[in-house]
Amino acid sequence: MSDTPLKVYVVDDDPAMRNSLPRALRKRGFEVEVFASAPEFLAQYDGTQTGCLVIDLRMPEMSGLELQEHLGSAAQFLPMVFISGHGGVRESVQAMKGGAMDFIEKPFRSAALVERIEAAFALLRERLEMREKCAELRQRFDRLTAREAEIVSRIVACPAEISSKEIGRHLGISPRTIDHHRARILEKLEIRSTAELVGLATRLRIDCESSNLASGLPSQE
Amino acid sequence: MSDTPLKVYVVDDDPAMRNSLPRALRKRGFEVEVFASAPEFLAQYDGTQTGCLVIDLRMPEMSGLELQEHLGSAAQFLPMVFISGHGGVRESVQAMKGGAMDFIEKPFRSAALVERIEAAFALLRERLEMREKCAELRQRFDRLTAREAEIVSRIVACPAEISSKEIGRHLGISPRTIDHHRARILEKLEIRSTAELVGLATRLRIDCESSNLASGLPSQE
DNA sequence: GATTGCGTAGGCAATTCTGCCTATGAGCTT
DNA sequence: AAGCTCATAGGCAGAATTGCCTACGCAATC
Repeated sequence: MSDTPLKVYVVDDDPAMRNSLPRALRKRGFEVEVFASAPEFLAQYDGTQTGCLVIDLRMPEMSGLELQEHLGSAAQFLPMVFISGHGGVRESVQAMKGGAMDFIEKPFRSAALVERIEAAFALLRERLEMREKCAELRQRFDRLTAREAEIVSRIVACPAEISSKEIGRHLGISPRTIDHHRARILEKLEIRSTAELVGLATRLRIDCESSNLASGLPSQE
Repeated sequence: MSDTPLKVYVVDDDPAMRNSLPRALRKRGFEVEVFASAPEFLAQYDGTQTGCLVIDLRMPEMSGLELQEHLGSAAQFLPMVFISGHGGVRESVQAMKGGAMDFIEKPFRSAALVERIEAAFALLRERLEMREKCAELRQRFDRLTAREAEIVSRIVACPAEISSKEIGRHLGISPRTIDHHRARILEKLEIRSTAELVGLATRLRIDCESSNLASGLPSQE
């Protein structure tokens, strides 16, 4: 939801950074939470929070890269900006390949960091919108019964043969029953035509296969 | 086409690299072309070649990063593996953000480079397939006349109201004429139902907006 | 000047879709 | 046992789609 304020999570083992960074970021209007280590962050992370992670590369217990790996696809909604004291090219490339937003070296101007965080938030907002859009679609599809979903699958997989007669033959039941299911499907999905159904399902499949939300779809069968 | 062998383009100002790299890569079965500078590569680049660029970061006339920038979206079909002697984190991050496949530091094992090149080819193949798929779809849509495309747009934009009567009213012409156009549209696109049309157009729009091929589509209007 | 392609439009008949009714049996919950 | 959802299936009437025909005017092309 866009009414949840976007937070900056600062994870750094260096007390000086934990002191100065939040100060600068709060002055810029960000809401900030601070953690002294990656495990400390993970301890309070319930998988639903979103926001920008500003994270030190090297830390004793768990490095920034390890945290990134640990978060996996959830990191989509936790864009990371790495901060490195002595990190090398190898680490920075790994971080970027792992989907980091950016990777900046100490020392840095706080304005530069702010820029990166704002870019991260822009991306995050996009992803959250996409996720919500998918969730809404999914919700509607979830109201369908198994049989209805089966018919949707069939229609989407093979939109060239969508007369009730053909579908009925395919499923071995009366075309009249297909008509009945069709009506329920359109009603539940709040649409008005089979064409719209195909459009909706196509978008749902494409959008969701690119996010980590792909599951329980009317399957390709 | 996948029958075009995938080439490795080595761009490096260092004669030693221009000597050793191709040797190693050819031994691994790659087809290799060598260039001593970015401009030299660009001189023979006609915008259609695809392949993996193995490129030095620092070069006198034009740096690897400048080449990357210069290629712009065409770089999609020229995945780049950077090689850096003295490059720092800043450059590597810029390269990665610019869409580079990878960024490795000298010295490196040739096996490591080969791995990266193979990953690049895998990605490239995917992108080429996508491009081709889009091109095929586009070709079919291009056969439509202006009026036909207008009707397609209308149907795709508003699949809830697709009866010929409604479209006719919207365009201010007879529903009968819409029927006629519809028939031509289905025929030209080699499909059999309006539902299939919506699916096709939806996929086309989504697929192509993510590539640089988006243009001349049945527009959103 | 004839041909071709395009947009326009109508007729007619077969098929299909849609909406509104009823109805039965299976399976589950209360 | 009663009530619920779901899948099944039919009737019927109005609306829409589809395929196949003809036709005219306009513009470009040969």
